[in-house]
Amino acid sequence: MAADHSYDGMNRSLERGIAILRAFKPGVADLGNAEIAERTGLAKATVSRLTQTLVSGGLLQRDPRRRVYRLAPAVLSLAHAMRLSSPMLSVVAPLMRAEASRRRVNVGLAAADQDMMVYLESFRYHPRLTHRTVVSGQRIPVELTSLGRAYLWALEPSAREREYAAIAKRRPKTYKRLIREVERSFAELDRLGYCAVGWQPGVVAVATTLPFGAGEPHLMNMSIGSVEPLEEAAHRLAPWLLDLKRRCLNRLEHAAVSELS
Amino acid sequence: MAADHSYDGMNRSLERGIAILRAFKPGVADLGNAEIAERTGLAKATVSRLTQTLVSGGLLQRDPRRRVYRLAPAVLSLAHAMRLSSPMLSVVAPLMRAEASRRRVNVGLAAADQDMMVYLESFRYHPRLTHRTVVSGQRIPVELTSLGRAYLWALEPSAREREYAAIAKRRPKTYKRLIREVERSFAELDRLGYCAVGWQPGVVAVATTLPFGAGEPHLMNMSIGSVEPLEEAAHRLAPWLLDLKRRCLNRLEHAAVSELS
DNA sequence: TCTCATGTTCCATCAGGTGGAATTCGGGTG
DNA sequence: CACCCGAATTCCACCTGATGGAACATGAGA
Repeated sequence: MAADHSYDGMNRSLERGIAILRAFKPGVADLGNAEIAERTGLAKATVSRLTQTLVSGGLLQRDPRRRVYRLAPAVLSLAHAMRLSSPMLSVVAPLMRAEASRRRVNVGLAAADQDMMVYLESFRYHPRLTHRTVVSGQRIPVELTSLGRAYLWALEPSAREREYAAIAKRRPKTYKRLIREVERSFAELDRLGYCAVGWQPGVVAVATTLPFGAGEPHLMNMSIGSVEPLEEAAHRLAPWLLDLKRRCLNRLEHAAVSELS
Repeated sequence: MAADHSYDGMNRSLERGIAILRAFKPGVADLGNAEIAERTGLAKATVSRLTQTLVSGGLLQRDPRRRVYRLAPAVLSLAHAMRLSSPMLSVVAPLMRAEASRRRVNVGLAAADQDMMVYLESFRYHPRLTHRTVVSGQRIPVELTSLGRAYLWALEPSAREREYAAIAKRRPKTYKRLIREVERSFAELDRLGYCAVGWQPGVVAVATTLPFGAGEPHLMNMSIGSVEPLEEAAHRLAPWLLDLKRRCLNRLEHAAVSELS
């Protein structure tokens, strides 16, 4: 999908293999070769060979009875390796958890993947159980959420333009209105260092950036189920979020320094 | 790595791309092109091109300053999609969690990936915090653990031989003794439906199979930190495990039936 | 048994992947 | 600031091996 670059330095087979993996998402769990071919626009024969390779590489497994493929345990291993490897996660997660429990709110950390935001970690506050991390890996739209807007805000202009183009393509109808809202969030971020959005009824979220290192920007949010007006809830959450952000950046600084041993 | 099949129906570039992804594991978080080339045995130029493709596909991200790649958020999304898609997980996990809390033990669900076992889910009992799921995706050796032995036991002879060969290659020294131990576990599984292993000091684990559907076998275990002798602890855990297994299979049966609507 | 839908294998074609060598890039050093 | 060194990228000629249409297998359902 997307603009086909005449020819960059990209490896075609691998690109296609990745496209096949990405065809699996929550809701589309099991896919046969035919459906994969349809969704990716690849030739049947090609899909057949690539899925074989993905199976032998352990990223897909097939259910021969139902003639479908699904994602294999190896993707869990990769995710596990990633979480352990991320200094961001290992340093910040404990602070997030403590804050979620102390303030009785949800606290999330996210980064961008293509034109979606992905939760790297999310501690949900739940009055009964202690908060558990369930939604790591969950994808949410960039243009509708506080996390996504903070992300767009953090981007340099050229990259931001690319994102806008993706949004325009995805939502031609509401595009103009969305951008206007997005830029109102930018103003908030400029002025106050956070933005507040209530994209799901009864849920208020505030988000900010967690700028560290050279890579992709990370975003942090805090959210709460609430009946009070957005403004009010946001004003309550924002100081907590900004304080948490400050402490996280401190810790990251320390961790980076002590790593130079 | 491993035996290079002269030429099966495998796509070489994709195979190599997967090999690169697999080079990232807990402990080896950041890899430069050079190190990837070394670890995978690929040519520098090839690695350079494939990593570019993986980055553009969102599976890797690069830290330009440190000149290294690491796994990208998209792998979390894939893992997330996988967990949601697995009927096994969604049906069985609640039962596992309840059991972990009720019996005050660790309860795990695993499947095989290549020659390792991968935890699909694991509820650790912890007296303080409620049990959380942390280790999903963690890899443990097949030959030393109760889960792994139950897996080997569930395999058909030809596949089991392949696993034996892999073990022999990995541990030429202790191979013979290991196989003897493994087959003692088989005897337990034949007689009692479970096997008990204490592969880490002070930890006793019992495991059994969770045969459902046509795909790869799933394994379930229960473990506990304990100072009592293995036999004794195992006798305490086994009835709980087998009862849990029975209830899980029931639920799976129901779920499968009601899916035919 | 026939039929239809889906997956796999074949094969001629040639796009495009490959790896050694040359080049560029960056960061550390005197 | 010029220099150097290791790493990454780009170039390029070679030719492997990926590709997709068509033929062939494989099951499931009628």
